[in-house]
Amino acid sequence: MDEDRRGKLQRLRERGVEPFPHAFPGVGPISVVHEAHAGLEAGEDTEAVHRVAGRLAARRGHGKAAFLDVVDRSGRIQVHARLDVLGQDGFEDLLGLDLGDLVGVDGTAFKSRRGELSLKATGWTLLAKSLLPPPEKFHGLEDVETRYRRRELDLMANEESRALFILRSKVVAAIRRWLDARGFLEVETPVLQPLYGGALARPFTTHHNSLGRDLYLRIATELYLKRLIVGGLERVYELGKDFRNEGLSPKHNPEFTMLEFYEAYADYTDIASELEQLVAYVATEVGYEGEIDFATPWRRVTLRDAILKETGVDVLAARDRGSLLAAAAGQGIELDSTETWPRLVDDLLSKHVEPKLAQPTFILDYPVELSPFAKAHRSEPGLVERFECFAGGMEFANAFTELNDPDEQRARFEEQARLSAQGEKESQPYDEDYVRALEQGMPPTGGIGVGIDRLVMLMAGRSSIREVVLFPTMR
RNA sequence: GCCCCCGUAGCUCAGUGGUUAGAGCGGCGGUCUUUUAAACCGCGCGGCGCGAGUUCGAUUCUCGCCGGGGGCACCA
Repeated sequence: MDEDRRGKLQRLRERGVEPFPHAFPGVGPISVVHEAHAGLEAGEDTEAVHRVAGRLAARRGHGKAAFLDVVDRSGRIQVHARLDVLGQDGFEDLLGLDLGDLVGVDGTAFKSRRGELSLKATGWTLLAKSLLPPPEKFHGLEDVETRYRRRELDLMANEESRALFILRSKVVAAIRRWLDARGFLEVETPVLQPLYGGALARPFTTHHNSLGRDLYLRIATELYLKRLIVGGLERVYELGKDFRNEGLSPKHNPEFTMLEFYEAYADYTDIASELEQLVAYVATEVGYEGEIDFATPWRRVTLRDAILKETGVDVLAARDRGSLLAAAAGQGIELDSTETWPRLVDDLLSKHVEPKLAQPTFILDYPVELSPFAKAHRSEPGLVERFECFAGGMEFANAFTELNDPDEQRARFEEQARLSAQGEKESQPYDEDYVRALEQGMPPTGGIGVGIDRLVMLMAGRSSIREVVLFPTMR
């Protein structure tokens, strides 16, 4: 079969036809052709000339005429080819194309008897020969492995996939518009870091040859961004990849896209209202019509109340491992008795609360042990001013009033070092550069991290992160 | 890392311990100047993921490996 296509390629060249021309100027999107003739009656002709280009997706021959479907990013259009218009050579060569070939077509718009908007081809050009057969035209490409590993085939075969990644692009563009309009500066901080930090996760390690030194791929942008707040940039954001050395799951890809933004003189309540406005704006901009109600304001509930409601356990009335294990057992909940108190609280949250949070919900006020960079709560001892935001049974954002007291930050790092000594793998390494920056004086600041892949999952109604990442990490 | 499931034509799939493994789409040839999963006629384009074993005989049974999916663990 490849030989058929290569044979055609060779014959084209022998006849002086360039199978891979350099350009095709003047192409318009297929969607524009549809929009321009939306009101046309079946059987009606026009003089309107259009030039489109795309992949040949289907062909229906009728002897001295034929219908060809051409697909571009914006849609699909039918081309009507006629022997009497194109001439013997032009007509036969057009029918000799293979499905998957890239073609440019000039033609006039008309609506067929069956009411399909079409272009009556007056001329055409081969724009690139395809040497491999495309996926099947009716069922499309369904094999999951091929769809992920060879995304180009998925994109050409499955319109939903194309639409999804166009949606993703719109989500990201809308986020930038929203932040830019509010005076946030987009910045770029190091991906390769001598010390990782800003999240509780294990990093990937790499090596710089001429420096002779190991470096880490960042697990978060947090600490560098706050140094920019110290520097007086006041409102900054970074939208980019973080890398965490952890397993794959429907909600986790080892490299993922994170938005973090920081705002001087704001606290976590300001950030919460900004997040709900941002996401509501994005939902509107991309035309979201799913089951999640992004209309503001979103539900707000404290971590204590959320866990209490779902499990009957009051984590603030059981502030050590023993009493929390006992309280959970009293409610018939089995917990891992080897875990630390903050881990147990996290367990209760992620197993018993998170799955139930279908509609957007802020969970507020976390134990300090879980949050080494969040500022102590102004009225609740032992807690910090932090929220995580959930929707679709999944966390997609994490924010706090930033800790800006350098001495307390130093103490938090020391506590993390203590946990690390106890075998906690995801603790924070001590970052002296960061503490020193805080000593320079950081204004009161609110900050947040938003998982963009997860936000796209919500907007697209997908349950797997691999569906919304173009080239997901494969086993 | 663990558990379960899957791996047949370019694509979507069916199938059997036994003579030359099937269908649709795609491809090739033919009829057909408004069809649309076009239709109709003709042609199968594959040693059934890889390796070993059981068996007279394996695509089909067993084991291992590779690849994938789902779940768990990990993780936010």
